[in-house]
Amino acid sequence: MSEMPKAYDPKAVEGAIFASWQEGGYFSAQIVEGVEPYSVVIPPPNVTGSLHMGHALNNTIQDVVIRRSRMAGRPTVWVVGTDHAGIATQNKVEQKLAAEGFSRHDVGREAFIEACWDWRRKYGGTIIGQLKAMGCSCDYDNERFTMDPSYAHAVRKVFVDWFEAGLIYRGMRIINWCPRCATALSDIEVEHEDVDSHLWHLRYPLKEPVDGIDHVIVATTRPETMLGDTCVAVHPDDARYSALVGATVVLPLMGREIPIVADDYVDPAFGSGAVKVTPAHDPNDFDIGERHDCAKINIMNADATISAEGGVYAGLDRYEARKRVLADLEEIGALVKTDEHVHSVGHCYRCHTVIEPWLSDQWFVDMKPLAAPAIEAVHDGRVKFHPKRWENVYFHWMDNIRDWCISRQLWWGHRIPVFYCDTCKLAVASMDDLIACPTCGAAMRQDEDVLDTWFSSQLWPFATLGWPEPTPEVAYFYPTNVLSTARDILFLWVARMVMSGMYFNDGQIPFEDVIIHPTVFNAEGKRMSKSLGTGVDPLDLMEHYGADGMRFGLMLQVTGSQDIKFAEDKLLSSRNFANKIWNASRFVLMNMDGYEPGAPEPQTVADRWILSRLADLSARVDEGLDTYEFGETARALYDFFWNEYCDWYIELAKDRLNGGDAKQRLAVQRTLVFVLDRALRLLHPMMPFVTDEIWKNLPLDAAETAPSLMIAEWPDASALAEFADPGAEKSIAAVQDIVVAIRAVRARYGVSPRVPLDVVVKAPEHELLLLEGESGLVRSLAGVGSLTFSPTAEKPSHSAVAVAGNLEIYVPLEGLVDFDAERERLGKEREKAATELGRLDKKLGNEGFLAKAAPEIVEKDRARAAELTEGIAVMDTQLAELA
RNA sequence: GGGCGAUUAGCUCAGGGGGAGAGCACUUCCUUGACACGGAAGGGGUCGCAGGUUCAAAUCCUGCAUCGCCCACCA
Repeated sequence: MSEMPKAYDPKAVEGAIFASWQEGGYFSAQIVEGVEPYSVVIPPPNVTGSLHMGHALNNTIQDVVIRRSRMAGRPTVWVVGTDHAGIATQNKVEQKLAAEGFSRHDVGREAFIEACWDWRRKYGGTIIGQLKAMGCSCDYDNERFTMDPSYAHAVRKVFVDWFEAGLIYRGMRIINWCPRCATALSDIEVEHEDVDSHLWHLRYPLKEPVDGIDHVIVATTRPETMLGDTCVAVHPDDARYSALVGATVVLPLMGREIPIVADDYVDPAFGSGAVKVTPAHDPNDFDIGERHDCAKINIMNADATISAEGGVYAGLDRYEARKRVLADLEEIGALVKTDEHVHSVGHCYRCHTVIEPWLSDQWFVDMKPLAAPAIEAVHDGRVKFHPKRWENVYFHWMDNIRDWCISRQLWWGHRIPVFYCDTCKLAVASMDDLIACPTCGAAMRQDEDVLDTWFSSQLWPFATLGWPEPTPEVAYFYPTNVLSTARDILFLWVARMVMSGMYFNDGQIPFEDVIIHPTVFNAEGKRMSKSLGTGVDPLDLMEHYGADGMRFGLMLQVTGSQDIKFAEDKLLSSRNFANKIWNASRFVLMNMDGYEPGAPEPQTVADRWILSRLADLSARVDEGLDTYEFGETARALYDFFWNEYCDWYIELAKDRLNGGDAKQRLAVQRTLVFVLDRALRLLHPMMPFVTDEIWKNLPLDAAETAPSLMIAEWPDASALAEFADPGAEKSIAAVQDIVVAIRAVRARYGVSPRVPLDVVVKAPEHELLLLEGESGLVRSLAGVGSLTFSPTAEKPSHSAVAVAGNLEIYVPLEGLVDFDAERERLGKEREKAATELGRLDKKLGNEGFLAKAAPEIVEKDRARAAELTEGIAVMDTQLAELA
């Protein structure tokens, strides 16, 4: 193993390592009865998708919890697969057809669906391949797709069950219509944006004047809809209009006679206090129309052109119609005022076309009965959100939940399993395709529409495990443990999984912990966008920093409350960290001559110190991963490995490795190997490639080893806790203080590390024993020739001086010392200490503090004050000598 | 209209009642047999503003300002 290259090259090892995991079959989970399983379902990426930063972050999080659980010995499965993504995929395939000069209607439904399957066969594997490049340890042998036959069976079963339970119904409602996608959308598939527009005030004449009033002014943001107005509404208590209620208005341009009605919905303070009502084109107007039995005239076609109901405007696009209507109203003097007005306009979440509220016959799910138990499950803590505050967002939505429009006028998707008999008007949902009407025997036809993609996605945690068949996988792995996702699909997906999961699994929740991870923005804090070119491609990042570098760099940026303004420098640090791990390991492996595997037998304070620090790390990693604090955990790993293991322990170990004492050499080798081994295990979930590549070369005891680090045992923090050693930590802290102080003297006077220094340390009697025991460490780390400890040491002439706590450190430097500079520096240091001491003295002289503060705080402050007092005395002595 | 989050070193961010931290950037020195993707030593912050609670506030509370996000039938 002396052949390790000087630098870690991710590209040279990642492919082979991944292949070894695959060959080992480590990705699949075995059911072990009596052992608690662990399962996660991946949020299925769209088949049309490719990996973006959100995926990179989310899938790293999932891989971390999955790998850790697998190492901890739990039968662990990470279910992977893709979503057929109805609208998104259909759009892609339509674009492809359009490039060839066809529409989907030209090729027909069957051929179009086949083209979608072709697309899926061709591109569906892209993102799966990218997950592999990241090192994600999914169960690739059992990849799922939301259009698999077994999955389709589950979708159909859900529809039929809910239909038969009366939870799915058909209704003529105002829905959100995307004229470009030519389909209905649910309310949460609409993205609202404020746009600068106008509020147009229109004069509607009365058929006959009432009390001398011959018109009413209405205000609207969508004047073209006036073509479909069927009444005008005013507030019942609005004195301005009370005489007009019941009167008749003649609709301008159309000549239709419509009534003035009184309705509570109207806000008298807004606009003119009179509302034009277009029941077929606005959900509020729809309700008003229902209450007053007004006609619902649909003036718009599916492509957002004006329909035949729109008279002379028929055939015009909606925006062209708006211009023409306004022009014509102006011409007849009916446009009385135009105000600037900002209002919110809905856009399609797939193509960003402006949504048209449109009267249409669609399928809906009655959500209230499904929501109740799902709300309860979060209230009683069966489902927990991380961070917890997302519960409130969930509750707010669930408490105000509205029925879900699930039918889509698309071809790519799960076709609605409802069959109609045109003869006897039977409409029935069925698990089997119905050819003949069970009532009258006439031919039946199936509903043309497909289901909302999210209707099938909501079944992901159990349909992927084989539901509705009573499979061993459902019994064993459901409920899953963790669901990690971006916040933007909290309603679209997460809430619905809780509802359907509980409904179809005897009230059992689909997952216990929901991680809402931060959103990744670009460095400017803007949403990453492929079309705007403001995104960063994870594949490029892996190219530059390696998969481990990208993963760890992302983990460093995860915090509980903040979104991520993507900081690429963290990936650079992480790549460097991988290299650091590589080289530290290289050093250990190059120093294995004479090594015999075995448990660590700490011989020195340094050994006890690093083992104690390892125990602390292990506990903190467990704690951090248990609470999904990935950033903190990554930092703990980084600091331990780099600062403690590399910068100090390896340096402390070198003398004993190179000395002639075989016993000492073996002891230090064992500690080096043991700590490296445990650290690699703890690092593995975040940096799977570099850790496994190194680990397979560690000379471990047979009982400790495994075919791959991926399936090696997770460190047991409670066992490691036996190494906790506060005494050793204190000793090494003292060593570090002295070493740093001496190095600072070197740096100050430009003394090369190769020039040995003679150092005298004046220390209190009671600390001499401890310090002398570690003098070897100080000598080698600070490049000291002779090191003398004494309680009564005199400062040698021509010495630089340093203070570490209550220790005076003299470094004789003939001819080098700038006494003026020394005096100035010491003076500053003294001033700093005096300021702090002043603050402490004030505190310690405060009766309230002494009476009310926790005793250990008072004690700590007293100790600190004593330390500072000693230190200041030391500095005063030195300053006197320098004078 | 309602709600949530943020404001700490030049930049990106941790921390969360009792000694201001990291990474990157910056300064100086060091190519010593793990690593220059490195080592050593440094400089740099009245923790957004104003009140309050407390023996003690960067940390808790209130208000304000700025930025960002979500929800809402905002003619």
